[in-house]
Amino acid sequence: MLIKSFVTKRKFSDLKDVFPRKLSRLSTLCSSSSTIPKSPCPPRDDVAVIAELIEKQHWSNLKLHVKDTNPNELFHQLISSKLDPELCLRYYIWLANNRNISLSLELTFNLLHSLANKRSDHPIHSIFHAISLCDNVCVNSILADMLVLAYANNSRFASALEAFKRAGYYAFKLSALSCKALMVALLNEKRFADVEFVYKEMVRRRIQPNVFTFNVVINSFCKIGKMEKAKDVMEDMKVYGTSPNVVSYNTLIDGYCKLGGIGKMYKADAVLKEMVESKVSPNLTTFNILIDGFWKDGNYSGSMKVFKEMLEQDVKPNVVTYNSLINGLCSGGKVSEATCMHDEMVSAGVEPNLVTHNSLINGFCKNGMMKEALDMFESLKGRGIVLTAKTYNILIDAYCKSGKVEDGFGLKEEMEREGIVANVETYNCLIGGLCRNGSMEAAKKLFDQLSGKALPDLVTYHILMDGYCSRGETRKAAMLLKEGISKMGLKPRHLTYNILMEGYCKEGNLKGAANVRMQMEKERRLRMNVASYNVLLQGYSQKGKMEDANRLLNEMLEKGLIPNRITYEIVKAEMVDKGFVPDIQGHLFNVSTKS
DNA sequence: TTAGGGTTAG
Repeated sequence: MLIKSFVTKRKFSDLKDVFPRKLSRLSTLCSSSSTIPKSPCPPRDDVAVIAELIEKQHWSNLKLHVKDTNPNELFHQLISSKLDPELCLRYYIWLANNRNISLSLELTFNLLHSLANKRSDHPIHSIFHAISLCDNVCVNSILADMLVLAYANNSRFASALEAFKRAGYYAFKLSALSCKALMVALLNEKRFADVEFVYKEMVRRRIQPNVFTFNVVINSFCKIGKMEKAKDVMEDMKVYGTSPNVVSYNTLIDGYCKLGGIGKMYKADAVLKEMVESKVSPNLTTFNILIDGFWKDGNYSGSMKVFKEMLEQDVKPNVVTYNSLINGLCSGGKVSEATCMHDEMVSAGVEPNLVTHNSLINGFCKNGMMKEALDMFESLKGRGIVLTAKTYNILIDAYCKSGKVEDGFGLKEEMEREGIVANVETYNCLIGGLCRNGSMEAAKKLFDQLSGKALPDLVTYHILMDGYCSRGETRKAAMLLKEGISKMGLKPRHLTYNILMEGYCKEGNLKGAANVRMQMEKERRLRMNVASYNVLLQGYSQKGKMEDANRLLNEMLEKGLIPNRITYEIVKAEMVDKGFVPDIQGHLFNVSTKS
């Protein structure tokens, strides 16, 4: 399919059909240097001559020079001779404008791919300027669209977004396919606000979204817990005459499952009902999401109910299903049942994978069954199964948590002998072990050794800070954080400041804790969350300052924060006074308000 | 094309 056919028809509806097939194929090929079969190259000096003519814009000379050459072939040669892609673009536009020649889609894609990969100061600006020189809006739109797609598929989300914005300024119409690719790239980078921006822009620019586009937007809202907005998008779909499909519903159900708070599974279940009412059948993924959601909500019998339901509906469980069930059992301390589930999975013909084994090893470790964990570990090695750092980290952490830090180091050496690189997580486990043993000097020494492939991350800082705090050296922890921010560009989170506040509270230094709060709210513009309030409430109540604690509790409620079980345990009398009561499962309810 | 599972901080 040639660009020319789009140009003559001027029908964008055609793009919708052609782009997905053509471009997705091309974009997978675009990582290799060229998709065009090799043809004899012109002499180097000839390319140089042509390049000079383009650069100096001696178009009439150029016209004479290339009059006997096939334009597609010549263009391919220019592109593969590593000529500046912006010169190639200039030539491309000249062909389109002055000679009415449109090059093949594949060559166009190659050009845009080179442009998208070129790193210079104002590439997108200049590319759009060059594109706009051509007065055919239809061609321009296709070029802009391919550019956005090329950037997005190359994970260059910032450039893709800029190209998307510029396309808007120039009123070039983009396809839903490229917008979806852009939103996926943004989602992968956790740029949720940008996904929303692109979605709103699509509506404004009247780009007809499809079910895939909507699903990406729904996913984006679900990932940040904005469930109301996710549901609004489901409604938008209907307005556009598109019906939510099984992926839309699964995404929404998963969003509720991962939401946290009371009644989330009830809401997930409600979506399931709505899904069935809309005649969309739940599939394997739906059941897997629910099984995982229930046990993470502490409701293993809920998981089993879903499992039975899926068997009744003749949906075959896969390795993910069994892994979730095994995890649920292990986390509830039912390790022998987890082992049975493993056997059941094998007899059902589902092959356990490394996740299954890691889950079981972790289950053994967390339930004081170190021997069983090591037996399974050895049997995996004996069967020639390739282990990863994760398996080793589980065991190293178990050793460190049981005070056997030396054995942890032994295992680290073993993994390195096996050619598996110890990563930050490995070091985090070991540093944590040393801190718990009270060997702060050794912990700091190991921390200082981190460099190159295993740089300390925020977790490493948290562990070491926690170590200092629990020894009454919160000032040292604060200094460490300060250093981390300036040297490593560390981005502290709530937990970071909560560790410091807790440290000061334990030392009885409430003023120090209050200063950390100020720092948190000022420097990072982080608002106090429930965990932060819990830390301060603990500090005040331990000092017997119940009036202050009560004031803090009121402040928290005024902000609309919902106290949790920990809050209840710290300031029970005050909470009861405000009408809070826990139910049998420990969820809090406020009997004095209707909500 | 879009959705689901395991370790480390708390």
